[in-house]
Amino acid sequence: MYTNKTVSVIIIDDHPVVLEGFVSLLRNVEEVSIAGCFTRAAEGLAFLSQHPVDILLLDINLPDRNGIELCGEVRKLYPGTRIIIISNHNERQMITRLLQEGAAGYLLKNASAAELAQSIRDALAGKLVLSQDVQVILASLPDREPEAGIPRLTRREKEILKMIATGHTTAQIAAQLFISPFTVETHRRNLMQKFGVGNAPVLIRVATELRLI
Amino acid sequence: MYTNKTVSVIIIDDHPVVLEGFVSLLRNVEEVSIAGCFTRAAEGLAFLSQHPVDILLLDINLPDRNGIELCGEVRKLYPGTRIIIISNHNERQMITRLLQEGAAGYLLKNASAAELAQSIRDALAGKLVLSQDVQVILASLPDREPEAGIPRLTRREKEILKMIATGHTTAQIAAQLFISPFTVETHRRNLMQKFGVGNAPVLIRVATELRLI
DNA sequence: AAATTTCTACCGGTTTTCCGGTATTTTTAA
DNA sequence: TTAAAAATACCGGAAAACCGGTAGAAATTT
Repeated sequence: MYTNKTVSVIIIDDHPVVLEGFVSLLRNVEEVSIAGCFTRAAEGLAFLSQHPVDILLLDINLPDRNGIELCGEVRKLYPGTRIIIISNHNERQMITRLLQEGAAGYLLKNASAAELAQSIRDALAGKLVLSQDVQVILASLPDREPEAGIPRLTRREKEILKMIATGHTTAQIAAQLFISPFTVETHRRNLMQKFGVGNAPVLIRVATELRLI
Repeated sequence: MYTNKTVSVIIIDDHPVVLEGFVSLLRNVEEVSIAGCFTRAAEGLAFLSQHPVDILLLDINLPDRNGIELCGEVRKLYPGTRIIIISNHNERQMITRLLQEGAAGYLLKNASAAELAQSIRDALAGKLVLSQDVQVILASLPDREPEAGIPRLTRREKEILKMIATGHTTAQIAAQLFISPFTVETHRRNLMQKFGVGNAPVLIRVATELRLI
Protein backbone atom coordinates (compact mmCIF):
# COMPACT_ATOMS: atom_id res chain seq x y z
CA MET A 1 0.00 0.00 0.00
CA TYR A 2 2.51 2.59 1.10
CA THR A 3 5.22 1.12 -1.03
CA ASN A 4 5.54 3.19 -4.10
CA LYS A 5 4.06 6.33 -2.91
CA THR A 6 5.07 9.10 -0.58
CA VAL A 7 2.92 9.59 2.45
CA SER A 8 1.37 12.97 3.00
CA VAL A 9 1.43 14.37 6.48
CA ILE A 10 0.00 17.48 8.01
CA ILE A 11 0.72 18.82 11.44
CA ILE A 12 -1.53 20.84 13.69
CA ASP A 13 0.16 22.38 16.69
CA ASP A 14 -0.13 25.86 18.05
CA HIS A 15 3.60 26.24 18.56
CA PRO A 16 5.41 27.18 15.36
CA VAL A 17 8.67 26.08 16.86
CA VAL A 18 7.25 22.62 17.36
CA LEU A 19 6.07 22.57 13.77
CA GLU A 20 9.55 23.55 12.73
CA GLY A 21 10.93 20.76 14.86
CA PHE A 22 8.76 18.15 13.25
CA VAL A 23 9.47 19.40 9.78
CA SER A 24 13.14 19.17 10.56
CA LEU A 25 12.78 15.71 12.03
CA LEU A 26 10.75 14.43 9.14
CA ARG A 27 13.27 15.58 6.61
CA ASN A 28 15.13 12.44 7.50
CA VAL A 29 12.20 10.26 6.59
CA GLU A 30 12.12 10.13 2.81
CA GLU A 31 8.76 8.49 2.38
CA VAL A 32 7.13 11.43 4.04
CA SER A 33 6.07 14.63 2.41
CA ILE A 34 4.69 17.33 4.60
CA ALA A 35 1.60 18.73 3.01
CA GLY A 36 0.99 21.42 5.53
CA CYS A 37 1.55 22.90 8.97
CA PHE A 38 -1.15 24.65 10.90
CA THR A 39 -1.39 26.39 14.21
CA ARG A 40 -5.16 26.30 14.38
CA ALA A 41 -7.68 23.51 14.16
CA ALA A 42 -9.80 25.46 11.74
CA GLU A 43 -6.95 25.87 9.29
CA GLY A 44 -6.17 22.20 9.43
CA LEU A 45 -9.78 21.24 8.88
CA ALA A 46 -10.03 23.58 5.94
CA PHE A 47 -7.01 21.96 4.40
CA LEU A 48 -8.34 18.49 5.01
CA SER A 49 -11.58 19.31 3.25
CA GLN A 50 -9.57 20.01 0.11
CA HIS A 51 -6.77 17.50 0.27
CA PRO A 52 -6.87 14.00 1.65
CA VAL A 53 -3.86 13.22 3.76
CA ASP A 54 -2.50 10.01 5.15
CA ILE A 55 -1.37 11.11 8.54
CA LEU A 56 -2.34 13.91 10.86
CA LEU A 57 -0.02 14.83 13.69
CA LEU A 58 -2.31 16.52 16.15
CA ASP A 59 -1.61 18.47 19.28
CA ILE A 60 -4.30 18.32 21.94
CA ASN A 61 -3.99 21.86 23.18
CA LEU A 62 -5.18 24.06 20.41
CA PRO A 63 -6.24 27.66 20.72
CA ASP A 64 -9.53 27.29 18.93
CA ARG A 65 -10.67 23.72 19.52
CA ASN A 66 -10.59 20.95 22.01
CA GLY A 67 -8.24 18.31 20.73
CA ILE A 68 -10.30 15.41 21.99
CA GLU A 69 -13.38 16.42 20.08
CA LEU A 70 -11.37 17.35 17.06
CA CYS A 71 -9.82 13.92 16.97
CA GLY A 72 -13.21 12.24 16.91
CA GLU A 73 -14.48 14.61 14.29
CA VAL A 74 -11.59 14.13 11.91
CA ARG A 75 -11.85 10.41 12.44
CA LYS A 76 -15.45 10.47 11.35
CA LEU A 77 -15.06 12.86 8.44
CA TYR A 78 -11.87 11.37 7.05
CA PRO A 79 -11.59 7.72 8.06
CA GLY A 80 -8.61 7.28 5.78
CA THR A 81 -6.49 9.67 7.79
CA ARG A 82 -4.47 8.22 10.61
CA ILE A 83 -4.31 10.53 13.58
CA ILE A 84 -1.30 10.61 15.84
CA ILE A 85 -1.61 12.64 18.97
CA ILE A 86 1.26 14.81 20.06
CA SER A 87 0.67 15.80 23.62
CA ASN A 88 2.08 16.86 26.93
CA HIS A 89 -0.54 14.99 28.88
CA ASN A 90 0.89 11.90 30.42
CA GLU A 91 -2.22 10.91 32.33
CA ARG A 92 -3.47 7.46 31.60
CA GLN A 93 -7.00 8.77 31.38
CA MET A 94 -6.14 11.21 28.65
CA ILE A 95 -4.32 8.62 26.63
CA THR A 96 -7.04 6.01 26.71
CA ARG A 97 -9.62 8.65 26.01
CA LEU A 98 -7.86 9.73 22.84
CA LEU A 99 -7.31 6.19 21.70
CA GLN A 100 -11.00 5.50 22.19
CA GLU A 101 -11.63 8.58 20.13
CA GLY A 102 -9.92 6.85 17.25
CA ALA A 103 -6.36 8.05 17.45
CA ALA A 104 -3.85 5.74 15.81
CA GLY A 105 -1.08 6.77 18.15
CA TYR A 106 -0.10 8.84 21.13
CA LEU A 107 3.27 10.49 21.55
CA LEU A 108 4.56 12.67 24.31
CA LYS A 109 6.37 15.81 23.35
CA ASN A 110 9.19 14.94 25.65
CA ALA A 111 9.96 11.86 23.62
CA SER A 112 13.39 11.89 22.09
CA ALA A 113 13.86 13.00 18.52
CA ALA A 114 14.92 9.53 17.50
CA GLU A 115 11.88 8.04 19.10
CA LEU A 116 9.56 10.47 17.41
CA ALA A 117 11.10 9.82 14.02
CA GLN A 118 10.85 6.10 14.52
CA SER A 119 7.25 6.47 15.63
CA ILE A 120 6.36 8.21 12.43
CA ARG A 121 7.95 5.41 10.46
CA ASP A 122 5.98 2.89 12.47
CA ALA A 123 2.85 4.81 11.77
CA LEU A 124 3.53 4.57 8.04
CA ALA A 125 3.62 0.82 8.46
CA GLY A 126 0.19 0.94 9.98
CA LYS A 127 1.24 0.19 13.51
CA LEU A 128 -0.37 1.54 16.60
CA VAL A 129 2.15 4.08 17.74
CA LEU A 130 2.83 4.73 21.40
CA SER A 131 5.94 6.40 22.72
CA GLN A 132 7.93 4.63 25.40
CA ASP A 133 6.57 6.65 28.28
CA VAL A 134 3.06 6.13 27.04
CA GLN A 135 3.51 2.40 26.94
CA VAL A 136 4.80 2.44 30.47
CA ILE A 137 1.83 4.45 31.61
CA LEU A 138 -0.64 2.15 29.93
CA ALA A 139 1.10 -0.90 31.27
CA SER A 140 1.25 0.36 34.83
CA LEU A 141 -2.28 0.17 36.15
CA PRO A 142 -4.33 -2.46 34.35
CA ASP A 143 -7.29 -0.13 34.45
CA ARG A 144 -8.65 -1.37 37.73
CA GLU A 145 -11.04 0.75 39.61
CA PRO A 146 -8.57 3.34 40.92
CA GLU A 147 -9.14 6.05 38.42
CA ALA A 148 -11.29 4.70 35.69
CA GLY A 149 -10.53 7.66 33.52
CA ILE A 150 -11.24 11.31 33.22
CA PRO A 151 -14.50 11.54 35.07
CA ARG A 152 -17.45 12.31 32.90
CA LEU A 153 -19.00 15.32 34.48
CA THR A 154 -22.55 16.44 34.00
CA ARG A 155 -23.34 19.96 32.93
CA ARG A 156 -24.25 20.95 36.44
CA GLU A 157 -21.16 19.41 37.90
CA LYS A 158 -18.87 21.28 35.53
CA GLU A 159 -20.66 24.46 36.38
CA ILE A 160 -20.29 23.94 40.09
CA LEU A 161 -16.71 22.75 39.74
CA LYS A 162 -15.78 26.01 38.09
CA MET A 163 -17.51 28.00 40.76
CA ILE A 164 -15.67 26.16 43.48
CA ALA A 165 -12.45 26.83 41.62
CA THR A 166 -13.21 30.53 41.60
CA GLY A 167 -13.82 30.73 45.29
CA HIS A 168 -17.57 30.47 45.64
CA THR A 169 -18.94 28.80 48.72
CA THR A 170 -21.78 26.34 48.68
CA ALA A 171 -24.20 29.03 49.79
CA GLN A 172 -23.02 31.43 47.10
CA ILE A 173 -23.30 28.83 44.40
CA ALA A 174 -26.77 27.91 45.53
CA ALA A 175 -27.87 31.53 45.46
CA GLN A 176 -26.41 32.13 42.05
CA LEU A 177 -27.90 29.03 40.48
CA PHE A 178 -31.23 29.38 42.27
CA ILE A 179 -31.03 25.95 43.79
CA SER A 180 -30.82 24.65 47.32
CA PRO A 181 -27.51 24.58 49.15
CA PHE A 182 -28.28 20.95 49.84
CA THR A 183 -28.27 20.29 46.15
CA VAL A 184 -24.98 22.05 45.69
CA GLU A 185 -23.53 19.96 48.45
CA THR A 186 -24.71 16.81 46.77
CA HIS A 187 -23.04 17.85 43.53
CA ARG A 188 -19.93 18.74 45.43
CA ARG A 189 -19.82 15.30 46.98
CA ASN A 190 -20.43 13.61 43.67
CA LEU A 191 -17.59 15.59 42.16
CA MET A 192 -15.18 14.51 44.85
CA GLN A 193 -16.32 10.95 44.53
CA LYS A 194 -15.90 10.95 40.76
CA PHE A 195 -12.40 12.30 41.09
CA GLY A 196 -11.62 10.00 43.94
CA VAL A 197 -10.45 12.78 46.22
CA GLY A 198 -11.23 13.77 49.75
CA ASN A 199 -11.51 17.52 49.76
CA ALA A 200 -11.98 20.55 47.59
CA PRO A 201 -8.36 21.66 47.23
CA VAL A 202 -7.31 18.34 45.73
CA LEU A 203 -10.39 18.29 43.58
CA ILE A 204 -9.43 21.64 42.16
CA ARG A 205 -5.83 20.69 41.65
CA VAL A 206 -6.68 17.54 39.75
CA ALA A 207 -9.33 19.27 37.70
CA THR A 208 -6.94 22.09 36.90
CA GLU A 209 -4.23 19.68 35.86
CA LEU A 210 -6.70 17.93 33.59
CA ARG A 211 -7.64 21.32 32.17
CA LEU A 212 -11.25 20.80 33.13
CA ILE A 213 -11.56 24.28 34.56
CA MET B 1 38.82 30.81 16.25
CA TYR B 2 37.30 31.32 12.86
CA THR B 3 35.61 34.56 13.71
CA ASN B 4 35.15 36.39 16.94
CA LYS B 5 31.64 37.24 16.01
CA THR B 6 30.20 33.80 16.49
CA VAL B 7 27.81 33.75 19.38
CA SER B 8 27.42 30.56 21.35
CA VAL B 9 23.96 29.50 22.36
CA ILE B 10 22.63 26.67 24.44
CA ILE B 11 19.05 25.62 24.79
CA ILE B 12 17.35 24.00 27.74
CA ASP B 13 13.88 22.66 27.05
CA ASP B 14 12.40 19.37 28.07
CA HIS B 15 10.86 18.77 24.65
CA PRO B 16 13.36 17.39 22.16
CA VAL B 17 11.12 18.38 19.31
CA VAL B 18 11.30 21.96 20.47
CA LEU B 19 15.06 21.75 20.64
CA GLU B 20 15.03 20.42 17.13
CA GLY B 21 12.84 23.29 16.08
CA PHE B 22 15.18 25.87 17.49
CA VAL B 23 18.22 24.23 16.00
CA SER B 24 16.48 24.27 12.67
CA LEU B 25 15.46 27.86 13.06
CA LEU B 26 18.87 29.00 14.13
CA ARG B 27 20.53 27.40 11.16
CA ASN B 28 19.43 30.48 9.28
CA VAL B 29 21.24 32.77 11.64
CA GLU B 30 24.90 32.54 10.69
CA GLU B 31 26.35 34.39 13.65
CA VAL B 32 24.96 31.74 15.95
CA SER B 33 26.57 28.50 16.86
CA ILE B 34 24.64 26.13 19.03
CA ALA B 35 26.91 24.80 21.70
CA GLY B 36 24.44 22.40 23.22
CA CYS B 37 20.88 21.26 23.73
CA PHE B 38 19.61 19.90 27.01
CA THR B 39 16.38 18.55 28.30
CA ARG B 40 17.26 18.92 31.94
CA ALA B 41 18.36 21.84 34.03
CA ALA B 42 21.12 19.80 35.61
CA GLU B 43 22.65 18.95 32.25
CA GLY B 44 22.59 22.55 31.20
CA LEU B 45 24.19 23.71 34.43
CA ALA B 46 26.88 21.09 34.09
CA PHE B 47 27.68 22.33 30.62
CA LEU B 48 27.71 25.95 31.75
CA SER B 49 30.22 25.17 34.46
CA GLN B 50 32.61 24.00 31.76
CA HIS B 51 31.90 26.32 28.87
CA PRO B 52 30.89 29.95 29.01
CA VAL B 53 28.09 30.74 26.60
CA ASP B 54 26.65 33.99 25.35
CA ILE B 55 23.00 33.12 25.26
CA LEU B 56 20.82 30.66 27.10
CA LEU B 57 17.42 29.86 25.70
CA LEU B 58 15.53 28.60 28.71
CA ASP B 59 12.18 26.92 29.04
CA ILE B 60 10.40 27.53 32.32
CA ASN B 61 8.87 24.11 32.69
CA LEU B 62 11.67 21.72 33.34
CA PRO B 63 11.37 18.28 34.78
CA ASP B 64 14.01 18.69 37.44
CA ARG B 65 14.02 22.37 38.32
CA ASN B 66 11.83 25.37 38.66
CA GLY B 67 12.63 27.71 35.79
CA ILE B 68 12.23 30.84 37.83
CA GLU B 69 14.79 29.87 40.38
CA LEU B 70 17.06 28.49 37.73
CA CYS B 71 17.02 31.78 35.90
CA GLY B 72 18.12 33.66 38.98
CA GLU B 73 20.80 31.15 39.73
CA VAL B 74 22.32 31.18 36.28
CA ARG B 75 22.17 34.94 36.32
CA LYS B 76 24.17 35.01 39.50
CA LEU B 77 26.68 32.33 38.57
CA TYR B 78 27.25 33.46 35.01
CA PRO B 79 26.52 37.16 34.67
CA GLY B 80 27.92 37.16 31.16
CA THR B 81 25.24 34.85 29.86
CA ARG B 82 22.09 36.43 28.52
CA ILE B 83 19.02 34.42 29.37
CA ILE B 84 16.04 34.36 27.09
CA ILE B 85 12.94 32.67 28.41
CA ILE B 86 10.95 30.43 26.14
CA SER B 87 7.62 29.85 27.74
CA ASN B 88 3.99 29.03 27.37
CA HIS B 89 2.98 31.27 30.19
CA ASN B 90 1.33 34.42 29.01
CA GLU B 91 0.48 35.77 32.42
CA ARG B 92 1.78 39.21 33.10
CA GLN B 93 2.94 38.14 36.54
CA MET B 94 5.08 35.38 35.17
CA ILE B 95 6.70 37.64 32.63
CA THR B 96 7.56 40.42 35.02
CA ARG B 97 8.77 37.93 37.56
CA LEU B 98 11.21 36.39 35.13
CA LEU B 99 12.43 39.76 33.97
CA GLN B 100 13.01 40.76 37.57
CA GLU B 101 14.90 37.54 37.93
CA GLY B 102 17.33 38.83 35.37
CA ALA B 103 16.07 37.41 32.12
CA ALA B 104 17.12 39.36 29.05
CA GLY B 105 14.05 38.37 27.11
CA TYR B 106 10.77 36.54 27.15
CA LEU B 107 9.33 34.73 24.18
CA LEU B 108 6.14 32.74 23.89
CA LYS B 109 6.31 29.39 22.21
CA ASN B 110 3.42 30.28 20.03
CA ALA B 111 5.40 33.06 18.45
CA SER B 112 5.93 32.63 14.74
CA ALA B 113 9.15 31.12 13.46
CA ALA B 114 10.10 34.38 11.83
CA GLU B 115 9.53 36.25 15.03
CA LEU B 116 11.60 33.85 17.04
CA ALA B 117 14.47 34.04 14.61
CA GLN B 118 14.34 37.80 14.63
CA SER B 119 14.24 37.82 18.39
CA ILE B 120 17.42 35.84 18.58
CA ARG B 121 19.08 38.30 16.27
CA ASP B 122 17.89 41.15 18.44
CA ALA B 123 19.26 39.39 21.46
CA LEU B 124 22.66 39.21 19.79
CA ALA B 125 22.51 42.95 19.44
CA GLY B 126 21.99 43.27 23.16
CA LYS B 127 18.38 44.28 23.01
CA LEU B 128 15.74 43.35 25.52
CA VAL B 129 13.77 40.77 23.64
CA LEU B 130 10.04 40.44 24.00
CA SER B 131 7.79 38.69 21.53
CA GLN B 132 4.81 40.56 20.17
CA ASP B 133 2.27 38.95 22.44
CA VAL B 134 4.45 39.59 25.44
CA GLN B 135 4.73 43.26 24.61
CA VAL B 136 0.98 43.47 24.33
CA ILE B 137 0.54 41.82 27.69
CA LEU B 138 3.00 44.10 29.37
CA ALA B 139 1.48 47.15 27.78
CA SER B 140 -2.06 46.25 28.75
CA LEU B 141 -2.32 46.74 32.48
CA PRO B 142 0.09 49.37 33.76
CA ASP B 143 0.68 47.24 36.82
CA ARG B 144 -2.05 48.61 38.99
CA GLU B 145 -2.59 47.16 42.36
CA PRO B 146 -4.53 44.03 41.34
CA GLU B 147 -2.05 41.25 41.43
CA ALA B 148 1.36 42.49 42.29
CA GLY B 149 2.99 39.44 40.79
CA ILE B 150 3.80 35.87 41.50
CA PRO B 151 4.16 35.71 45.22
CA ARG B 152 7.54 34.80 46.54
CA LEU B 153 6.96 31.94 48.88
CA THR B 154 9.16 30.88 51.72
CA ARG B 155 10.43 27.34 51.96
CA ARG B 156 7.90 26.44 54.58
CA GLU B 157 5.08 27.96 52.61
CA LYS B 158 5.93 26.01 49.49
CA GLU B 159 6.07 22.88 51.57
CA ILE B 160 2.69 23.47 53.12
CA LEU B 161 1.19 24.58 49.84
CA LYS B 162 2.09 21.26 48.29
CA MET B 163 0.66 19.37 51.19
CA ILE B 164 -2.61 21.25 50.95
CA ALA B 165 -2.66 20.46 47.26
CA THR B 166 -2.31 16.79 47.99
CA GLY B 167 -5.17 16.69 50.41
CA HIS B 168 -3.54 17.03 53.80
CA THR B 169 -5.47 18.81 56.50
CA THR B 170 -3.98 21.32 58.85
CA ALA B 171 -3.71 18.70 61.57
CA GLN B 172 -2.03 16.21 59.26
CA ILE B 173 0.47 18.76 58.04
CA ALA B 174 1.28 19.77 61.59
CA ALA B 175 1.84 16.15 62.59
CA GLN B 176 4.04 15.47 59.61
CA LEU B 177 6.18 18.56 60.02
CA PHE B 178 6.32 18.30 63.82
CA ILE B 179 4.95 21.77 64.31
CA SER B 180 1.83 23.14 65.89
CA PRO B 181 -1.45 23.21 63.99
CA PHE B 182 -1.59 26.87 64.87
CA THR B 183 1.59 27.42 62.98
CA VAL B 184 0.28 25.60 59.98
CA GLU B 185 -2.81 27.73 60.06
CA THR B 186 -0.72 30.84 60.12
CA HIS B 187 1.20 29.69 57.06
CA ARG B 188 -2.04 28.79 55.39
CA ARG B 189 -3.37 32.26 55.98
CA ASN B 190 -0.20 33.88 54.79
CA LEU B 191 -0.37 31.80 51.63
CA MET B 192 -3.89 32.90 50.91
CA GLN B 193 -2.99 36.48 51.62
CA LYS B 194 0.04 36.39 49.34
CA PHE B 195 -2.05 34.99 46.53
CA GLY B 196 -4.89 37.34 47.27
CA VAL B 197 -7.46 34.60 47.50
CA GLY B 198 -10.10 33.71 50.01
CA ASN B 199 -10.01 29.97 50.35
CA ALA B 200 -7.95 26.89 49.73
CA PRO B 201 -9.54 25.70 46.48
CA VAL B 202 -8.72 28.97 44.72
CA LEU B 203 -5.30 29.00 46.25
CA ILE B 204 -4.61 25.60 44.79
CA ARG B 205 -6.04 26.47 41.41
CA VAL B 206 -3.91 29.58 41.06
CA ALA B 207 -0.81 27.84 42.35
CA THR B 208 -1.41 24.95 39.97
CA GLU B 209 -1.89 27.28 37.05
CA LEU B 210 1.35 29.00 37.92
CA ARG B 211 3.01 25.61 38.16
CA LEU B 212 4.08 26.25 41.71
CA ILE B 213 2.96 22.85 42.85
C1' DA C 1 25.23 44.69 65.68
C1' DA C 2 20.86 45.97 63.99
C1' DA C 3 17.08 45.23 61.11
C1' DT C 4 14.22 42.29 58.60
C1' DT C 5 12.23 38.12 57.41
C1' DT C 6 10.75 33.71 58.55
C1' DC C 7 9.07 30.43 61.56
C1' DT C 8 6.94 29.53 65.37
C1' DA C 9 2.67 29.55 68.65
C1' DC C 10 -1.71 30.74 70.80
C1' DC C 11 -7.01 32.06 71.46
C1' DG C 12 -11.94 32.43 70.65
C1' DG C 13 -15.44 32.50 67.61
C1' DT C 14 -17.78 31.88 63.04
C1' DT C 15 -18.32 29.82 58.78
C1' DT C 16 -17.90 26.18 55.74
C1' DT C 17 -17.00 21.75 54.48
C1' DC C 18 -17.41 16.90 54.88
C1' DC C 19 -19.88 12.55 55.80
C1' DG C 20 -23.50 9.32 56.74
C1' DG C 21 -27.76 8.82 55.11
C1' DT C 22 -32.50 9.12 52.19
C1' DA C 23 -35.61 10.34 48.46
C1' DT C 24 -38.49 12.63 44.76
C1' DT C 25 -38.73 14.71 40.25
C1' DT C 26 -36.97 15.59 35.74
C1' DT C 27 -34.34 14.53 31.81
C1' DT C 28 -32.09 11.50 28.73
C1' DA C 29 -31.06 7.23 26.56
C1' DA C 30 -32.14 2.44 25.24
C1' DT D 1 -42.05 3.25 26.94
C1' DT D 2 -39.24 1.79 30.22
C1' DA D 3 -34.84 2.01 32.33
C1' DA D 4 -31.05 4.82 33.63
C1' DA D 5 -28.94 9.08 34.62
C1' DA D 6 -29.14 13.61 36.36
C1' DA D 7 -30.82 17.11 39.15
C1' DT D 8 -33.17 18.28 42.89
C1' DA D 9 -33.79 18.38 48.16
C1' DC D 10 -33.38 17.34 53.13
C1' DC D 11 -31.16 16.20 58.03
C1' DG D 12 -27.79 16.06 61.82
C1' DG D 13 -23.45 15.85 63.45
C1' DA D 14 -18.41 16.00 63.16
C1' DA D 15 -14.46 17.94 61.23
C1' DA D 16 -12.01 21.38 59.16
C1' DA D 17 -11.27 25.85 57.54
C1' DC D 18 -11.37 30.81 58.06
C1' DC D 19 -10.84 35.28 60.54
C1' DG D 20 -8.85 38.78 63.43
C1' DG D 21 -6.04 39.23 66.49
C1' DT D 22 -1.09 38.93 69.14
C1' DA D 23 3.71 37.79 69.81
C1' DG D 24 8.25 35.57 70.85
C1' DA D 25 12.24 32.85 68.87
C1' DA D 26 15.20 31.86 65.11
C1' DA D 27 17.30 32.68 60.96
C1' DT D 28 18.93 35.82 57.42
C1' DT D 29 20.36 40.04 55.54
C1' DT D 30 22.29 44.46 55.75
